[in-house]
Amino acid sequence: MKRITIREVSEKAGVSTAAVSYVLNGRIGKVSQETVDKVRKAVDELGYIPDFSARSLAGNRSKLIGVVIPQTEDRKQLLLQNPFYSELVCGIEARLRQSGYHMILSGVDKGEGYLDTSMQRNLDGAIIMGIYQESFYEDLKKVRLPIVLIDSYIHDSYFHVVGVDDELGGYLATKHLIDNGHTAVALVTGSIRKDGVMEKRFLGYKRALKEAGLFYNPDYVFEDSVSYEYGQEAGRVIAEKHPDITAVFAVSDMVALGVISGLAEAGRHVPDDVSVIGFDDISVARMCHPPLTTIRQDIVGRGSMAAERLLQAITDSEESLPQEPTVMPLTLVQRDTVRRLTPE
Amino acid sequence: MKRITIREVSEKAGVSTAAVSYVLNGRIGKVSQETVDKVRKAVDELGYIPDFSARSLAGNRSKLIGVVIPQTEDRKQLLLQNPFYSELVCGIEARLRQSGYHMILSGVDKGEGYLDTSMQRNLDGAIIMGIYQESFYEDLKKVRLPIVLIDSYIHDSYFHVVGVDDELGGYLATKHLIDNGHTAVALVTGSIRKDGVMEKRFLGYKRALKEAGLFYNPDYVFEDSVSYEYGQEAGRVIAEKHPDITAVFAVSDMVALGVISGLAEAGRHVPDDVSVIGFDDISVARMCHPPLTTIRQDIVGRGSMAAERLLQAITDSEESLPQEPTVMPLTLVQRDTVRRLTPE
DNA sequence: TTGTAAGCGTTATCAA
DNA sequence: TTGATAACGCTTACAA
Repeated sequence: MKRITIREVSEKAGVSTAAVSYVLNGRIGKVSQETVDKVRKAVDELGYIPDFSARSLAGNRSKLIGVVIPQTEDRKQLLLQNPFYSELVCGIEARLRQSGYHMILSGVDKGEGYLDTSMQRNLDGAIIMGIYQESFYEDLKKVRLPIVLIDSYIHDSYFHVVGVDDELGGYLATKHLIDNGHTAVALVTGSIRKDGVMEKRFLGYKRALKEAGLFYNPDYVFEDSVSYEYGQEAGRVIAEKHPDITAVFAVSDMVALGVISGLAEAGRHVPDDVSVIGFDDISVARMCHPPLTTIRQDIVGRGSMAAERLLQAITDSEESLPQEPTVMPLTLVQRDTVRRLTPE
Repeated sequence: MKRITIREVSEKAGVSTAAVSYVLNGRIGKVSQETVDKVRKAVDELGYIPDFSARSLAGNRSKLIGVVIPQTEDRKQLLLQNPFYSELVCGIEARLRQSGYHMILSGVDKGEGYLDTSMQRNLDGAIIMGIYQESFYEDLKKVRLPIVLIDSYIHDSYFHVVGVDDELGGYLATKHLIDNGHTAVALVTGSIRKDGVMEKRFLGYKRALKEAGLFYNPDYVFEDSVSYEYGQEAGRVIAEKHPDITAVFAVSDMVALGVISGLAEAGRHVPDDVSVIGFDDISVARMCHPPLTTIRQDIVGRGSMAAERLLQAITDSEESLPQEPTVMPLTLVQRDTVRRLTPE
């Protein structure tokens, strides 16, 4: 299909290319209504489609947003299989497209940073999910690109952040278990790193324990990776080595599902033998059996919010520094995996 | 961050911009080894990063691939929540990135085609999932862009196709149920359209029935949408209105999960009361309870294969017509949702 | 083997 | 209000 250029439009309309460009970019006030009409007409008749590469090159915006999601541990694949990320991406894409932006979705290779991609593609902004090493963020700052972080407690006012109150979530989950009469509450979590999401949830877990006057027992925390497989393993261990544990707070729904499976393998059932609560409320949480009690965050909404803030930052001004982090709400969703221990 | 241009590199290296471009594009043979070395050195020292917009504009390739996935019914969101698509995307992205390509992931708005996007972005190719109206494909052809279709039985040699033998899959699934002694086998499916994936599986279902000398009973096919929710509904109906049905072939794992849930709601359990087999083997199939017996396709592999073929088509030649469709293998995965009816 | 220079489609500057 | 025209960074004839 032959490409119609702005020049052809200008000829057809009998005006200059500059005039066409103005009209196309809504620079009204710079051109007469008559010109606008002529151009519009020519654009329609010719079926003109702008070339974003040229726009981008001419120093304008690329209307391209980079979206980075973590990879599987073998670094071979995106972690998109994890519903948490795919739902986030859904929210982001919808919002971006609504404003005429496109999204380049990718992971970032081991060792590589994201600087190359952002420069190569003249990205207008980026949304980063997952946690990376310090240098990754430092690099990113060099590009002076509006950036929204999800999943990160990086303490740097350069970045926009759209998060949830993970500490509160951990607290709510644990408290719900305690409120149902459980006193031996395990935590199954990914590796707890300083200022990480896991640490916050862990802190919430401890706060709930403390508030209830319960003893914090390190033997009850199972820490490895946030994956279905590890959940399974932890479930088995709990079933076999810790018959005293009656409830588990799993740090994500995927982990919770694993725990339930591991428990079942060892012949212990949820919620009859042990109660389980998850975190996230991914869509399978209500599809599985039994439906999972969990701490719900509106993941899709969080995605659109991230896009929203990014778009805002892009249009607002080139140099407006981020405000406060946006904190999305969390709610407890009671389904069928928590059993009341002491009926009163 | 300041942009280093090819011109600066050329100055630093003491050669022409053309020479730099040649080296950058591996046009060896056009330049002396000495020049290559000088350029490489300058590139490294300066930290040169190419501008893909400029490349794209200069008539070269954009190294951008469009990936289209279907939307939810309300057309508000990508269907990425469906693990089938997210796994596909994982496979695609990994393969593309390996070759230095990026992927623009998007849905396509109601009424809108994809022609605009492909022209705007100077896409080098596209991978289309889902089914669209005729005009969508016609438009696409106009752009003369290599295109890989997944999920489509469009009969047009312009397009590359990476599929599975859905008829065979339907046959295998149904046969497995029959082999286990079931004679009243229901089919729960999305809407059966001519030359669609659903029709093929339906045909396989009928073939297995016929081969076993079983009567095809239209009352046993539940046709609506391929979603968890519809599966649930069908499951309920089967439990309440069709106590004679002992086995269900669900046209996708998500649907199967729904069926199991609907059945359970009505007090009927899988596999004790009724057997269920799914299709796809999405990752939750082995995580749910009980683990789902299903027809496995290597979804991620199919994604990389699609990318592979596209890349091939892009480099091969500008005008090579697609060969045969690539057909990915299908295998039966026996887990715990099918019970043997007549022990022998 | 190398360098010069003409595009590629837009935007933006600056006269008119 | 308008319209030439110079960037933008790169590729690629064509000349040297």
